[in-house]
Amino acid sequence: MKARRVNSREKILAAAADVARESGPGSLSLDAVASRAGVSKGGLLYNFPTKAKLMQALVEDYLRAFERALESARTAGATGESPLATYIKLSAEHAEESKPSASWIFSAIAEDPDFLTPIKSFRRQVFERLKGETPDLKALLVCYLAIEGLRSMNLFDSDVLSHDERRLLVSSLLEIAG
Amino acid sequence: MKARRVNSREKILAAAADVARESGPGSLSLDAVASRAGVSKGGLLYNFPTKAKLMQALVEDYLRAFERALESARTAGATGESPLATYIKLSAEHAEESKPSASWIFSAIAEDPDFLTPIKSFRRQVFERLKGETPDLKALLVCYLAIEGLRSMNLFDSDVLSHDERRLLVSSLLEIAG
DNA sequence: CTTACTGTACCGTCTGGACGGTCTTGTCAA
DNA sequence: TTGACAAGACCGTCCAGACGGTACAGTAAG
Repeated sequence: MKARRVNSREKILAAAADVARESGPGSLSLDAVASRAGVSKGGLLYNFPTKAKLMQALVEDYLRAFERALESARTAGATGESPLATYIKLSAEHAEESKPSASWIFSAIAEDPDFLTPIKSFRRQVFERLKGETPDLKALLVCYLAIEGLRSMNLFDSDVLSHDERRLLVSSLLEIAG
Repeated sequence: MKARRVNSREKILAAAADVARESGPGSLSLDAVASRAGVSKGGLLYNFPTKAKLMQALVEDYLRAFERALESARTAGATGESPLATYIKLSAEHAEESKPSASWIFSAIAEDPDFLTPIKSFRRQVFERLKGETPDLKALLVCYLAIEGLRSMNLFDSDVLSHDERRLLVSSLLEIAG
């Protein structure tokens, strides 16, 4: 049955993210993922023939999800809103879910630093696009980097900023973005 | 001889950072560090009885170095300069050395996520201090986060921003910081 | 005699991965 | 409707290798 396969795949991916977040990125072993996903190691290896493929799928899913969210936010957003503002809002929302949703990235980098390349190229792409759509380069730089900082804090599960401070930051950025 | 011990210690620490940067954070094994440092594995374990101790030393040295640099920049800086501006300049300089100087952090996190706690607490401390010294909270938030973003890009060896864009960013931040 | 190592041999553990086997499901002729 | 059977989805076991760490004998310097 097809539904079962898809289900397994997603369950495994989610399980991998969970394990990385909860047990630390160094503990992201196939065994751990398999047992967490309620799947045998063999079953895992059936879906992802190699650990690298698992990581790759994690990266690709992550990027695709963000891309889709960005696209839908762009079309659904208020018409007067600048693309930069949309980007800020979306990223802030995403960071608001207090889960460090992507700590598996650390595992991926540890496994093989090359997993960064698709991420980097995606980011560059997004940035270049924003650059073409934003008249004020200075505002773009400040906002983009600040968002990147927010993302980083979320990734490292940092608690430097309070909830209120985060909200103040976002509203300041939106002000700068115009 | 004391000098010998200190030398070994520093050589090992530097070697660890190099290995992490060049071979990827996942390849930071004791064997690799020892051979890179020109030291036997036994000698390494003499200086750092455990891998965790090595990591801890890496973290502590890193934090201490930044703290010292910040302190000296504060006293040496132009008298009219705000502490936030000093922080921005120092961090930007630090990020300008295009080496991702701290990719060993990934190894440390993979080894044990608790290595983040001293870093987080250090950052919070710095931030709190800046908060007490900066009248404009909004400006502080934006600048601090943007610097954090810059740090993150450096850490991930990202090439999204060009050299000129980085400089423009920093000058914009200094403008915001007043 | 102590300090600060070097060098080697070794152990237990864990990991990714290969493999062969097993259960389930869909297909299709009779 | 049924029974044979191929394909797909998954399990459990096993293994080579790498890793962190230990133990210990040796040595060069002071």
